[in-house]
Amino acid sequence: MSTRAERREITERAILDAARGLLVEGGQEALTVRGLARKLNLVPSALYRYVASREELLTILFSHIYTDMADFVQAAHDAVPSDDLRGRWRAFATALREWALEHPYEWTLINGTPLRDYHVPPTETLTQGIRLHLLLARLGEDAEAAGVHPRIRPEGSPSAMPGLKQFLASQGIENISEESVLTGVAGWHLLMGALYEELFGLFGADLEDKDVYYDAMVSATEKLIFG
Amino acid sequence: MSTRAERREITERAILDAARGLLVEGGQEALTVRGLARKLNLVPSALYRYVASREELLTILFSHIYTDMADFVQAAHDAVPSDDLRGRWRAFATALREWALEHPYEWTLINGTPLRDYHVPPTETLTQGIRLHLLLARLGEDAEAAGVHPRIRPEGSPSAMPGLKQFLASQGIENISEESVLTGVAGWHLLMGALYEELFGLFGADLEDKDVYYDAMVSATEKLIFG
DNA sequence: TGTACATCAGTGAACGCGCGTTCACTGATGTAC
DNA sequence: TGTACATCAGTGAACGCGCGTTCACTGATGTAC
Repeated sequence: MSTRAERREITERAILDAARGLLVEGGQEALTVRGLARKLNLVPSALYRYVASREELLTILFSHIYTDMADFVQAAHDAVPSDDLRGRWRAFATALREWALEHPYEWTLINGTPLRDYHVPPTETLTQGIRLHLLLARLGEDAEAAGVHPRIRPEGSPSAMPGLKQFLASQGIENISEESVLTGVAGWHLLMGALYEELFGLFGADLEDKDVYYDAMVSATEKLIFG
Repeated sequence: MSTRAERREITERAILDAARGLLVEGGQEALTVRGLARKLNLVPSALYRYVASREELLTILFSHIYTDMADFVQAAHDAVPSDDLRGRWRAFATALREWALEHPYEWTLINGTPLRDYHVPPTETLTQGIRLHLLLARLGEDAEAAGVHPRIRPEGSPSAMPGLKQFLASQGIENISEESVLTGVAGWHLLMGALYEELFGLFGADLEDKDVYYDAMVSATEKLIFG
């Protein structure tokens, strides 16, 4: 590997790190081409040697952040023996919050208000963004196999949501009932709702012991899922 | 009432309407002083006769939006006979989504990523923002009085969260257990999580029949709360 | 191995844009006597 | 009721700012023969 290629890789790395630095220090509004250049002691136009536009920069950043989050949560989940279903769920839920609190701006970029005139492209970014959902779906498969029976069902007929089943099948997840999917999703929404409150909410700031509070929310999801 | 005062009131109203129009058409980034002036066929500086700064403008807007949302949801809730506890909850949950879908940008302004360098002041805005929480707390009181017993409890001792109880008491809500509060809040988070997904999320766009989906989520909250 | 040429990273100036806010002003509406 | 003055809504120009992106350029690094 020649010097030139090495240096290019180093710079690319540095750009990414600097971008995350901007995000951590100033939130998503700080994510500007010029700010990034300032941070790197470069002239703004220099960045266009590495990135075609601000949009492309954001795409790269999104992809990395999704990957980081999914890696972290998945590692916590995978550390639990696979027959301990409640433990897997609890590890998942706990890690989700841990990551969010350690990376509030990254979390916000991914989960908050979509950026105007920017849409996450449905490529690798999406495959990363979806990893945790698939993890949950697999947990759901295991739960059903172990005899956990979900109690949430859609109003209409069986298979009121064919698109959902089809999508899961396309991802290799076939042994799960619609009811289990909905139950898992309900748990996911409960956790996410709690995190939105903690990070954005009116109450997030004061009032209560947040660890105990979240713990109660995790218990709620357990009741919901495992009865 | 003299002509001058009348016209001032009309203009104030027009400013608010125009601001909401900007929001609806272009999202929160469109909420600029100059854009507002353009919409009103005024020169930007003219607005400073009515509003001290962009910040004040936002505060007024927040207050109105919170009020609108709370009015709408509360009306739906209050239309149900007060002894029909499940019906009250269901009406609340349904109206919450209805309002969100009819006013996605308003909903986003209130519930999405907090605006940089703007914090909602803890005045009337907060009293409006909190109305729905208090409504739920009262529903919780009624539920307990009717013998619905919540099954979620915080890990530690009784009253692991004294600040919460104290706050509710300051709002005139005293006959509710911590467990009931947490149960209600869990339901709230589940609904909000589902709405965040629908409005911001990766899946929001396609995949499924969203009405059926949300209905299943409401059922989940009912299971959680009423057993 | 040495030379001629091509590639590439980074510079510096400039573009057009929209933003929030200020200021001195004009002309119409309201008020006091 | 008529006049003199004060209040007020809206104007128009200007301020300083930061943004994303382009372009012609320099000088160092790499490549072909």
